[in-house]
Amino acid sequence: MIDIARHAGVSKSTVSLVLQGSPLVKAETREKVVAAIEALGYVYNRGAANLRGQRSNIVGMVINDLANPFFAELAVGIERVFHAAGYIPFIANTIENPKRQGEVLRSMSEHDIAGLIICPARGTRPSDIETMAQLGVPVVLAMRRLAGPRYSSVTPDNLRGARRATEHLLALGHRRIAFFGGYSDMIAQNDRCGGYQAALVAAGIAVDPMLVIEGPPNRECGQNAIGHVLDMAVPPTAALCFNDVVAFGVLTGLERRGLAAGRDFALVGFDDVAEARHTNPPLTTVHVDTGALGERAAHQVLRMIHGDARPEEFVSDVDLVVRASCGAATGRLQ
Amino acid sequence: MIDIARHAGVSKSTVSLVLQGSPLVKAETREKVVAAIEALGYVYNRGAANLRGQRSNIVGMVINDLANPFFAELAVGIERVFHAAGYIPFIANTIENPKRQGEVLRSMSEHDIAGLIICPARGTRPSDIETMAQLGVPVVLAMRRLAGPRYSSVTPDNLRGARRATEHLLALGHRRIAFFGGYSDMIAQNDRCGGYQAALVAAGIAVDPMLVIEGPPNRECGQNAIGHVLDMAVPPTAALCFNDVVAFGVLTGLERRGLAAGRDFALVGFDDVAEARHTNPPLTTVHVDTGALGERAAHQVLRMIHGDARPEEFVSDVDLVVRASCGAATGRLQ
DNA sequence: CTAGAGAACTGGAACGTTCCAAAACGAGAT
DNA sequence: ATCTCGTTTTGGAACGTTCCAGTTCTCTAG
Repeated sequence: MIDIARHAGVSKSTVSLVLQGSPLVKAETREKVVAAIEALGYVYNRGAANLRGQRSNIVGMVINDLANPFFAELAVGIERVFHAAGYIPFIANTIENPKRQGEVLRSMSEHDIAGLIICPARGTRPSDIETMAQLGVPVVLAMRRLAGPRYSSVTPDNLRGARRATEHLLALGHRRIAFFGGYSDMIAQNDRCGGYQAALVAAGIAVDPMLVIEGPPNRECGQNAIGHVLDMAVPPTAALCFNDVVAFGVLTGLERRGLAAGRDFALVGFDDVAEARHTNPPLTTVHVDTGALGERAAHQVLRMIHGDARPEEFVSDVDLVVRASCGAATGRLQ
Repeated sequence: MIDIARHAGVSKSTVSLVLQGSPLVKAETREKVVAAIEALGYVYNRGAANLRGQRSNIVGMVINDLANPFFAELAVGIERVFHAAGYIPFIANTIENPKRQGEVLRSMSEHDIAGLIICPARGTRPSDIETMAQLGVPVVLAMRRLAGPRYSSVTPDNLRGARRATEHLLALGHRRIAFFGGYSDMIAQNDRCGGYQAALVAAGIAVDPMLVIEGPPNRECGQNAIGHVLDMAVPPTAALCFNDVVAFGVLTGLERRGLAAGRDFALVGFDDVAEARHTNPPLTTVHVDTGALGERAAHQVLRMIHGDARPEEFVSDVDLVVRASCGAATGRLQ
């Protein structure tokens, strides 16, 4: 910067002013400086600026499973608005590992991030997040709320979505309906499973705990769950899955046994990732406007960065989209 | 840091030594310092350290389409090895927009990244990348090579994969085979389309340029392409797609017309994303070990960061995985 | 008891910015 | 000419580290 000051015949302070687009500098001077910048191939050091200015344009994005298309879509939405606002995100994929999550959180705070969006890994203690908040970093929780102090959050309406999906299965005549995936110590699972149970109870059906199969929200879990359940004395005829990826696993498990969803078993997912419409058969699922949810989360941290500290718990509307995996299209079940 | 020095009764230099894990400090002193750090809730400022130390633990990861599960899987692989090596990645999703890409590249260089992995957006000029390299940032190109100076790169064996896939289609008896997706100004498309053409030529079939439908590598393109091609006087009976996502679009397009892949049209994808096995029908595609490719890319930049500047062009092996969309399983086509 | 050699520490400059207080400039009014 | 006031410009301290060149310990050997 001193070099370019010399080259333009001004002081480094003036260069700084130009760089910040200050209106205090005369147009003519500005041009000289810009020319010098151009000529010398100067590149701004934002790290140094952060250090002195005590502010940063880095934000953190910590995702628990980036290989799940749902979270990838969420990340895309988040990145879109951050980029537009001049912020640049760190990314970390915690793969549901609180230890790994702790490491990245520490690393991000060492870099003095201006804000943080986090889908907490399973087993995250509120204190892990609290540490960040205490440092003055605006935090918004995505997809998974946390017990304890009020944080900003964005979530789909898990309870309502699961309830509608279950009602649909009930309307198709199913009485023994299972719930696959997620763990009861995850709030999202509580909400989705809660919606499922509420619908059962409202229909006068007792909840059978044997039919709630917990597991990680991935393909493998779905595949195991369907196998397990089909070996029961009185197997269920339908299942709601914690998310689409679990449902994809169920599809594989069914196929391995020569069975097909929609014909031999009614299957419903949750999230409506882009691939859900192409599965075999196409997956009935609860539609979530994932990209918009991500954008909303980013806007929340932006708002908080700009000084509005009020937490906001945003719950987005959801819709059941009926395709073939539930058997409704073919009408062949019951 | 001065605070903690005071609290531990040492100088800030000693604190710095402790923080860096230097062996020069006596165990006893170290303990006092660590205790002070603990007590005061101090958090290290890596930005300041970078400034003084002229090195950084931030790397850049610029992806052209993060919503494509293929690139998400790639990103996961990259992030995995960077995290393990103590680096933390910026992420940017360029959505094939060179202007956006230019912006993020500039932003990343302002943050003095230690290395860069980039899947260049379509229309990237070599000079855009050269700017980074000139700044001394180790660059590795992922999935898409670039004309001009030798950069490190990781790519699947596009030519061979496409050739094998096309040969498979030929073996099933198809003579009019289309190629969907990608643009001829993308090297990856050249390679894949080149493999396709090579197979045709080897089989004594003239390449019909009408059957090569260019377009963005996304679902929409596939949907449009199949519609377009089915309206021809003599439509093709099979197609190889630039990637799986394009093939997913074709699946939708086929479905819209009441047709099914594997029965009415032979379809092959490229990449073998996780969802390909669950599509309706399951997609025959060229398997790429995506996560490993990402890891390889990250290892390359790590190697270059550590001073080994030799560029390495890594081409990973691929495999055709035959499922139902090509009609091989049912044998119903021809 | 002291010289010498390590081992363990330390002060201050430097990294590239921003910010503040103050200085220099320019133009109109006296 | 001089004063005043608004517009531009500027020097230097500060941000939180690292690194270098010493300095001060501590111990061993003579």
